[in-house]
Amino acid sequence: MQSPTGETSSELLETVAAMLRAKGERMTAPRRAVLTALAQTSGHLTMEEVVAAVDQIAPQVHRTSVYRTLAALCDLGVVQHVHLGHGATAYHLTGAGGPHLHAQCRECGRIMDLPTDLLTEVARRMGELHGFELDATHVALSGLCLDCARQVNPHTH
Amino acid sequence: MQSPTGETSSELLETVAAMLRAKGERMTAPRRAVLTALAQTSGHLTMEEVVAAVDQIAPQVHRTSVYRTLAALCDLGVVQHVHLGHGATAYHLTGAGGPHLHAQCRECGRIMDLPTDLLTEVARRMGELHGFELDATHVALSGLCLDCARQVNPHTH
DNA sequence: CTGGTTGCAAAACGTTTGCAACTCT
DNA sequence: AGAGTTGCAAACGTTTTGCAACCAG
Repeated sequence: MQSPTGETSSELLETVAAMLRAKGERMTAPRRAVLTALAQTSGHLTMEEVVAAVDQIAPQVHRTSVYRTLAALCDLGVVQHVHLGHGATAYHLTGAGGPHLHAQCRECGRIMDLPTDLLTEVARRMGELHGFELDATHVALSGLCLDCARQVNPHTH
Repeated sequence: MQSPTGETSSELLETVAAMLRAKGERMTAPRRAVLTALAQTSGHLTMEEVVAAVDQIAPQVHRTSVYRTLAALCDLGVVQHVHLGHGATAYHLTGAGGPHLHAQCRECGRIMDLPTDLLTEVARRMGELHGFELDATHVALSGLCLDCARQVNPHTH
């Protein structure tokens, strides 16, 4: 798996360790486990999925530490969260797969990645008209994926 | 389905009462209070704000009933919810201000309404390229409003 | 050694549910 | 009268916190 700077998983651990030390913080087993869990997938993990993945890697790591670790890594800027509908949040390594937008199907919950340029024109217009600086990656767009749209409204598809 | 757009508050209550009865359901004091609370503002109320507003109107109405009432009114289609970042949800009357998009400032939390046509082109492209049926009104876009952008990054504004 | 970090238990938080009493139709 | 609705209390699931033990630097 690639990190923002194109690193292998162990290079990622080393990079983040250095970033932590630079702030007087430490690289620990739980933090390694969370980073490894996130590096294992190119996608987006919910809290529950991170906990499950961490449990595979280092079963002794407590749920609480996953919460605290994700918060710490978000502060560091190494991890980002994306808000999905209905209160759910997904986490992913910053730069995993490059910057991209997210769209989630409100029926099946599936998340699809989209190129950022899909909203650059909209962002420009919002800046121009309303002075609003759009951060399009921070929230997942909502809608129906092809499969679910077929089921909800079979004849129109 | 009827839209309450353009009605006075008491016409709204009557319209919704009729819709409820048509489904074998009932217009009650808690439901009137929630509808009145939502009709009092042209904007979007979080759960907590609805509870507070209802408390002004009918103090004896229990928190639980506000939850159940909002769910019932959403089912009816009279009320819609919008997902904001960080797990928050806002509610508004379906017809209030006509259909519109939402954008929320991640610093001050302020919500601005935007015309739906801002995303129609994006919606068309997503449908064409990915078969994704975008529901742009269901989630608030995230970013920084002009005032907060100035504070975060004063020299660039 | 020393302070950041952990595991645990308990608290906090927002939401949902079971149920008897109540009320709209 | 009867089904839908309510208020309350208790249950729920998730996240946060206080604290003593621990371990990375």
